[in-house]
Amino acid sequence: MSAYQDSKLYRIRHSAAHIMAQAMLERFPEAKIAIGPPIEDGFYYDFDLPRPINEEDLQWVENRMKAIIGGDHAFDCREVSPEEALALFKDQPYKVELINDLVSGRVDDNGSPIAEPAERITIYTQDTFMDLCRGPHVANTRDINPDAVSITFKMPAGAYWRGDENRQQLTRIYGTAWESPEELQDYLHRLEEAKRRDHRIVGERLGLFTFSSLVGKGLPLWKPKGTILRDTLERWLRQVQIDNGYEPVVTPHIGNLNLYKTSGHYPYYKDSQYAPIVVDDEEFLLRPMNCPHHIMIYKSEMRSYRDLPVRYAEFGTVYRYEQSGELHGLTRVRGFTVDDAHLFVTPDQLLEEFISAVKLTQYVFNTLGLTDFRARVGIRDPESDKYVGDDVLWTQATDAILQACSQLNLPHTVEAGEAAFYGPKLDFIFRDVLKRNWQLGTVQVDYNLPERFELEYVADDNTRQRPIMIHRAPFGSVERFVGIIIEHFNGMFPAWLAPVQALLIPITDRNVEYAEGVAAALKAAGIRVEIDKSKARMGAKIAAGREQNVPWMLIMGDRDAAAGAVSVRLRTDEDLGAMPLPQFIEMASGVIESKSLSLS
RNA sequence: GCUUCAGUAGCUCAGUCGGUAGAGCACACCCUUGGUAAGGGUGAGGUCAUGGGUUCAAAUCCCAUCUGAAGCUCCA
Repeated sequence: MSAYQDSKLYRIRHSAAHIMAQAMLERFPEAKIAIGPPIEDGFYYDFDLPRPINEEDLQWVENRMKAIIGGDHAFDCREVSPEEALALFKDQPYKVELINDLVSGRVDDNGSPIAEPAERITIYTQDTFMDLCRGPHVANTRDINPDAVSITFKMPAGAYWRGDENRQQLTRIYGTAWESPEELQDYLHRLEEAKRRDHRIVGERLGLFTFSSLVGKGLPLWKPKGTILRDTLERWLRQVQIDNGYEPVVTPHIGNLNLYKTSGHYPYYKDSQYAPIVVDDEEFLLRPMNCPHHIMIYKSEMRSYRDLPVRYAEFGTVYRYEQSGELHGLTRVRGFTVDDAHLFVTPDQLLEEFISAVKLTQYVFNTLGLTDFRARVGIRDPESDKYVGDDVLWTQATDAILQACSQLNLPHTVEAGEAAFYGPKLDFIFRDVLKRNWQLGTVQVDYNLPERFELEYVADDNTRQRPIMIHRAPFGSVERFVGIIIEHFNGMFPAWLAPVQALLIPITDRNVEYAEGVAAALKAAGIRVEIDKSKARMGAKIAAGREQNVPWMLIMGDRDAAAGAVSVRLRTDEDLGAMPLPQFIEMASGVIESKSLSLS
């Protein structure tokens, strides 16, 4: 990031933001300007506008920006006293607020918190536009290529002043700027490619899942092919967990409200839960999480230290009433399945169990070739009151996680305010095609729920001791995980996950009977097959198979039938030619069983 | 939840100034039986998201609701 901040591109974008603000003030003289920083692939500026902006305005502003750039204006920097700054910006209330905060040392000029109180305020001016700004900028507008700047590629959007939903909502206009028009075109092209890779688009094309407004928003419906995908993942992880000493359990999707009052989930998260169901004077909640149910299984027996660690695993479906604006395809839904497990451990076991839970998560990612993630340790925000439990326990839990990261040599960031309400956690964050962040795997340490539920085990000295809980989910949620891997693989799943593994293409009707025999043999070997019996030509059938990303296409005509062979064409368009059926079965079975990422 | 934009066939979309709806893909049937990226024809399929309003007349204009998209906020 610091390399980016020192780059010419960063200065170009920062300057383009100022130029956009100048053009906007010409279009909307009554507009109030907020802030406008460079961001990863461009820049934005927030405005308080007298009316909604439309496409015509945007086009006008973009054209005007190009004209300003062509006007050969220098970016002049000067320092003024706070009093002078307040006078200069007296008509810009957002700037006034920023200046006051700068002087008191609360924020920098992007509104981000910093420490140092400012005694001098830096101001940059180009042409007729003056902005509160620390820089840096390009020396002159001519350092920007007007044909490498665009603000019409993306619709404007709302954004709260200072990121606070209780304050004024501003209009954020995004722009992108590059050093050359070719780079801009390349970026726009990559953006289009990314949109085609979106799991909502690919999921529709491959027939994986759908939504129905009659069922309800944020409630995915899994079609047969999508179900094969998620079910294959679940069966795999279930077995891996059993191999690692986990015990499957099954618990109901609702629970008595008192359960969640004890756990503390209610009323902390009252607003993000479905309202209680009232039956016979009892209230039940659609469960927002699985932990309390597993805890009651733990509590159903007297536990000895000899029984620990206890590891309960369940693919548990939970329901959360997410705000409608947050819903997004499979990655943010209102009903989803957590590949959940809760470990009840002694203090001596905590570190080792935490580490092996992280390793299991890493094993899941490695098997699928998922490497593009970052690890985040989420700790408590000391300012907030949304956490339960006392400080000593929080410190212990946080230390345990940091120690585990260090033993695992796991690069990570530590971020305040990202903890669960009951404890700190280690999360694995992935990005989708449009670079939005999504948390998948998570491993959490929890001293608090054992306290609230008064969990115990009998130690070797016959005293009652309190276990520590580890919450962990390698996928995080099956829905979100599938969404991310759809984009990761662009729908071209490894053969073991592909809903249809082999598409059988008889060349003529004469060959259908042979294809049915081949299909039976493949099914017997555990391979998922489909026969294309349509009247289409072979070329069209191949095109359809490519569209569906089927790993292996087996073409069979008279020659193959006579030889007991299949002609193998890979999804990658590689033609392996004719091979005896048993040879294909051996090859395919090997690829599937090894969960290989290649097809031969 | 908020701001802005959008909703036409299963899917992707066209539909000019308000004058009662079109294409491609998919689907059904017919012809074609073809050896590695899409053969031809015919047909079926739509209360133009829903409900109100304006108008002689609404897919088109207005209002509300629902759903979706981008972003913000949030995310146990």
